[in-house]
Amino acid sequence: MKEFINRVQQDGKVDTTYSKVRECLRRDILSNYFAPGTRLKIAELIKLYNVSQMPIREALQQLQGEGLIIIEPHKGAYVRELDEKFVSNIYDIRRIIEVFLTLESLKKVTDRDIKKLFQTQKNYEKASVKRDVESMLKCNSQFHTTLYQLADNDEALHIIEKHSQLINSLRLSYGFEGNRVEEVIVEHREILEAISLRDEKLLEKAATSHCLNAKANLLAAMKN
Amino acid sequence: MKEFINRVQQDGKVDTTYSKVRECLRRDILSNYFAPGTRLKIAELIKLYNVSQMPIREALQQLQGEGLIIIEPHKGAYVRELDEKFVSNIYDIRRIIEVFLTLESLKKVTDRDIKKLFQTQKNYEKASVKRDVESMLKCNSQFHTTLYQLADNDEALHIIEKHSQLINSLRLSYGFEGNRVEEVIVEHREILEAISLRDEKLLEKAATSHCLNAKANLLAAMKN
DNA sequence: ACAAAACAAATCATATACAATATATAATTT
DNA sequence: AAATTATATATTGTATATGATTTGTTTTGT
Repeated sequence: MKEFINRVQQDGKVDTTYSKVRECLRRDILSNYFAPGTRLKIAELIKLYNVSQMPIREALQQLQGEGLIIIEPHKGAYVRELDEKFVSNIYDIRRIIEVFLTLESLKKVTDRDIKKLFQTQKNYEKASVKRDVESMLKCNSQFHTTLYQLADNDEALHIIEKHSQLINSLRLSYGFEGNRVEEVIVEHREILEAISLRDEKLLEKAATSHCLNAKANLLAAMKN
Repeated sequence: MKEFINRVQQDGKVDTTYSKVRECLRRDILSNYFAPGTRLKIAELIKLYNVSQMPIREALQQLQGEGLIIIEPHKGAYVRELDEKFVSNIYDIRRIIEVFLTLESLKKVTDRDIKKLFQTQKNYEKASVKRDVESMLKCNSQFHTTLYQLADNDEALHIIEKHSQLINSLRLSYGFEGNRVEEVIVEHREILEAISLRDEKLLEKAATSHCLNAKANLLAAMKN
């Protein structure tokens, strides 16, 4: 299992033990190896990941900050319920923040930015033809991040990104329902068009329904 | 300084050392004892709070989760900048979430809830006459919490409450500008009226301007 | 049957040693 | 002189061992 830990974050910046443990735990929780409700006992995790107490405790604190686990003083940590209510709540928050960020970004977007968005969209469509889910998620993130960074609100971006990790992991587990992949292409094009036209009302509509559709699709996928 | 730690959270549920350290650090940061940008060295904190490494590291992780400090691997933790940009960003997020929660709560609110809101509002007005700032902040929190809990979105509520701690601490430092206290009374009454009338459009307007005014007032207070 | 005491399990905390990393400064090379 | 390379030091990060505290359960006494 130590090998597994060392394989984590190969592409990445961080290298501390607690960050590796955090990534492992996140993966193991979202892959349902640690099902919701499971107690995460420190002694167990020490054996499982072959590390000492401290990095585990720090990783647990970080995951609590992300809302993935709950720590009760003197009782311990357990995996939080990732039920439909939770997903629904998260998507509702995302929607209002994403619509806000999208509209804010419209105030600052340049033609050059729009060009970049079109390019990212092209890459997404290429990946979708190949059904390369991981690449699609990446392009999708890039599309939205490019847009949202223009809004110049790091705190909002941070919330979105924190939730994105969760959502993406759930997507990898549950996949997409119906022909969501094609729908996303259409919806992104609608957003791009509204931005190109600098039409605020149209953009709000497009961004809102994009978020609502994403929510409905994941919830449907979770039901099956 | 150990005495100081033990005095913290006297009224409270938690009792772990790391939670005390967390509260101390939060207080010391928001009181500007640790100014923005200050490096928080573990060795220093060990001496200062007279505790060992582990509770300090856990407290730091928690505060990073709250966004109050930033931890860079192998470099250390430092106090984040609580400048006007940050406050502005936070208030923008709060506004859209609070408006959302307010409108959601309207769907579920009962006459009994409305009665309770009126009572809380009365208490706020009493406290405002006495200029009891701490009590006012408490009533204000209760007013909004009562309302938001109806919206049935724990995750959104969590974000609001996390930010409220920050905002309240800043309020205690900077106080209120002008006759904000009286303005809040009027704005709350407007919100209450819109709820009583179950007028969604009116409520959205009232909630929005309440948030915008709160933001403008704190920013003004920070400038002086 | 029920309260009190004993026990077990887990978290929480301390102390210490050591490893890994960052940073600043000095020495060396080009 | 500039760039690279060594060196020294401070700090973070990790491991290990041990004890304290809390919580939950079981046993015991009446």
